[in-house]
Amino acid sequence: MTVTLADVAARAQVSPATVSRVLNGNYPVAASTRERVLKAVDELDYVLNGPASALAAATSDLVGILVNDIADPFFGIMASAIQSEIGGPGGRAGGERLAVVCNTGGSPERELTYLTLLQRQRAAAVVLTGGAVENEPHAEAVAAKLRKLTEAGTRVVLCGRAPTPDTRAIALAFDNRGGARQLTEHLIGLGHRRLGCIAGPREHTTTRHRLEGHREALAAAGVEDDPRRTVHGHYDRRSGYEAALELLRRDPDLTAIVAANDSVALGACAALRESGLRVPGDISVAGFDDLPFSIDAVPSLTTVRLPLAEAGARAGRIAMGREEPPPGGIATVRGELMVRGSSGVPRVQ
Amino acid sequence: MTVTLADVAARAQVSPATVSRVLNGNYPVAASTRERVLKAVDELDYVLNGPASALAAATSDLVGILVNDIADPFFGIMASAIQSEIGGPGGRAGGERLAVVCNTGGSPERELTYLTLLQRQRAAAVVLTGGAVENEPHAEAVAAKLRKLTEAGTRVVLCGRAPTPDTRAIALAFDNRGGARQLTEHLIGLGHRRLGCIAGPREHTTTRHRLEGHREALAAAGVEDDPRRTVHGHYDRRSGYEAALELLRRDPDLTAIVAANDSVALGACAALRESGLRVPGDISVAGFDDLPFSIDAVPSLTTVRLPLAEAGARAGRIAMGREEPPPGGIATVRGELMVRGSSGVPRVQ
DNA sequence: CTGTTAGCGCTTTCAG
DNA sequence: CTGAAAGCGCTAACAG
Repeated sequence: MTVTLADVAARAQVSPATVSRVLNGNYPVAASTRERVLKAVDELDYVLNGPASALAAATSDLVGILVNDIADPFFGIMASAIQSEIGGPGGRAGGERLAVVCNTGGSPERELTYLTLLQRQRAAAVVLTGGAVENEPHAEAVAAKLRKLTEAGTRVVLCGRAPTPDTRAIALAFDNRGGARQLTEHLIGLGHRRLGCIAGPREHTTTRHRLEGHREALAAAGVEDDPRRTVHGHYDRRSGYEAALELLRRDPDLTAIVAANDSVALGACAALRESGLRVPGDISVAGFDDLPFSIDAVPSLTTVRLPLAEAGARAGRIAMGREEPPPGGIATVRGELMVRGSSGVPRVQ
Repeated sequence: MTVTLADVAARAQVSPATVSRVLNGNYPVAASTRERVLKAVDELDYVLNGPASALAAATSDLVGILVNDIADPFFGIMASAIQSEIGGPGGRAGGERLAVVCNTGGSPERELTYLTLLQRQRAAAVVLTGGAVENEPHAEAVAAKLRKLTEAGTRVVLCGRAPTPDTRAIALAFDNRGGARQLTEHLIGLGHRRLGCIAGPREHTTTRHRLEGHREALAAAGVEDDPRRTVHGHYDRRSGYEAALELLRRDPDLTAIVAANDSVALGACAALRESGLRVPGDISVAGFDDLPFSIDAVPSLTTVRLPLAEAGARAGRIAMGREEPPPGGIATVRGELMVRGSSGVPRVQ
């Protein structure tokens, strides 16, 4: 019923091996033969059987991309960039590789499950994006799995995630600490001394690094770091909205808020506005990431731009072996402070 | 080197067939035997070979999701919802299915390429999201490919895309025409008579339907439809920015602009603001889709909410055969007019 | 440059 | 409920 490579071979009057060679283009074949084969392929409307060739070749054309949440542009932008680099020549069977996007929802269990599934598929490479949960048993389990994957020949790249020790994984880590520090320094430079902080979820590398940067800046400027001015939440708008209200309840005299990311910052802005406060007149707000919508916010958001697309593209190239990994297997990707309308000098108390 | 099912069988002292049955859980196996097998699997740290089982079973655990641009939340939200429904019980080998996300960039050629690649992988199902390019040769080529896929046992579902004739594909189509009509009616009801329209790319089903809805509303109200008040662009912020400027150049007395989608609307708002116009004081603006950031825009965006997540989830369930397809294989998903701050009565001329 | 020959690792009748 | 055996469709040496 379904046409196989043998059918093509019969029609082109060559051996199956020759057809395979033509299709994979990784072996010299006479032009005339190639043409005959291609013609037969076309006439028979033949489509290679992926699983069969993956089995025989012991490797597939699949590349796994692990993300927390593909609906979040932070991950969507990276996934898109990775995808754009995994196609092209160099691979098997025409060089087209498929991206398997796995939504972990930030759960280490699901992360592990997906890694196993990708291992099962004999994925050519796996890219893990975004921060990781800092939880010993799970972190070790993930590291062990990554080790297994690399041993099996799957290239593993971390994009925007802190390096995993004892793993051959290449890491492109965002400088979350440095970015957060710059951001808070900017606010302190403006004159702010009562800064609220809406941090991300606990036990998360990104959260911890951004928080550390924030605190470094406070400490360096001799500004008191009242723990009551920090609230933890998720990386979404709603968390920002609620956390801003909570922060205001705890200290109505806050003059600035740094948020876990841009979505959180926008949620916070909404809460502040509804509380009758003007941004930045009454209170400054800053985000992180510089997602596309942040520049269109009113006022436009002061934030730290992370080169998501560039990092994703690079991760994709490294995953495909088309770019040299950074020395030591680890590169730090810096963010850039974007000072915009949502931050200003504090109101006079 | 790599442990196979035969190794597990040897260690558990059963036949390979039994191990396979335990792993796939689709056949009765004595509890004690199952336990022994599972123990061996665990001890050997065995991972099934996906390609091998796909080859033998003639079907894989992959589900293709075609999107224009995964970095755009419009697609990210649908992809995420589809993904969340394709896992769970019912499938082979533990029921975990992987989502292969394919970024077509709106190109029919890439769409076709990806469909072939998915066919090659023997994908269990394919979901095509978003509008399609209306271009005869390509439309027919895609339809032919979809027919091939369904014939080969791949379930094909269209999510947010107009039905393809002569195809067994199930379609969940957004009522773009009706939504656009409602939106324009809302503006006309407010008193607007000089409406600009920033439409999406030409030769695109979504663009055409939204434009038709807009024109129906104009015609029904007896408002002149000056072709110079319509500009085509892409579905992104930048297009909105530039198109708004162009529209203003052509007719500075416009009192409202309906945009192709929310991103375009936000870009338009930015352009208007920079031109010294206030929204909605001087000019009203409306979007389409109601993406998460639209409610946080200032002013918040009047738009048509499309139930992206719900539609995606349903498409995912139908793709997995876990939900009955709609009667006739086609369902229309309606949008809901969300009247917010960006639309108001026109200024007195 | 091309053909022959073995498998790749799993599923699935068909017996028992 | 379990085992034996026959492929699934392709690739990769190895010869020629």
